Amino acid sequence: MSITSDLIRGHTETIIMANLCSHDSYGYEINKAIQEASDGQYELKEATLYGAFRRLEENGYIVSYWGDETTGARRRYYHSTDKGKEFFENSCKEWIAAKTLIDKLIDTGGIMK
Amino acid sequence: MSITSDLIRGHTETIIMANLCSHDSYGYEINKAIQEASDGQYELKEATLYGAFRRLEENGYIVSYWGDETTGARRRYYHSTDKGKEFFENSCKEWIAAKTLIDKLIDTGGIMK
DNA sequence: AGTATATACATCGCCTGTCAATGTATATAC
DNA sequence: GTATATACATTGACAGGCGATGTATATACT
Repeated sequence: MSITSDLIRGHTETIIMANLCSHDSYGYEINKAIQEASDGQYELKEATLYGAFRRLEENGYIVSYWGDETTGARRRYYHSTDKGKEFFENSCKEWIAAKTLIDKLIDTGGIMK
Repeated sequence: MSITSDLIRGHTETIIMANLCSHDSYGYEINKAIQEASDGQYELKEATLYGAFRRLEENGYIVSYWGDETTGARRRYYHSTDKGKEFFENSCKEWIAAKTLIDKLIDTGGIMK
């Protein structure tokens, strides 16, 4: 973990939804996917991860069900609802807008290029 | 204000420092500059702004002095120290890294292009 | 004279997301 | 029998952002 989590704050839910919009998954797997995709630069803390799941479910963006593993630890799978897909697409648009804006605001002084 | 401030959270200090690295300024002016640069999409709340100034000063990134206005409201000017300039340059690098990472993590599912 | 608006700084208390610490349980490898 | 990996979950503390509120000066309008 080398990326400051303060800078990812606010995108946690979007990152999780990006995973769930492509296929049902569960906490541990999503976190592994994030670690791999970031080449070990970033991972979600468990408290953050499960807290985000709770919020997403409360908002109707995801639904959960227990996997039917006959061996190993049990898994709680999450599935994105249509509302969740909409939320994700909207979050992506917001990210693009925020990214553009931050780039502009940071460049104000013309110091960085 | 149409941009969710949750997405800017964590960049407040960087945005302020971008202004102060190019020239000394004061709270009200910086906020106006942000509003203009963002075409009215974003502005800092005063409590956020002055809270950030306090932290930046506590960390030695900026120093402050009262302006010598003979008319109108008094202004507290802020000046970036060398440590502050370093902090800003480092923050810019972190932003670039975070931006790249978020783009990658959000693209995981290959849903957005 | 009174009111509204713009400029300008500042603080208090609340809310929310993150995290360290801790706990539970199953399975495999040494 | 002990360490490691898989897997889920909660609790309490902390930090940043924000609504509300307060102070003060100057200008414009009525």
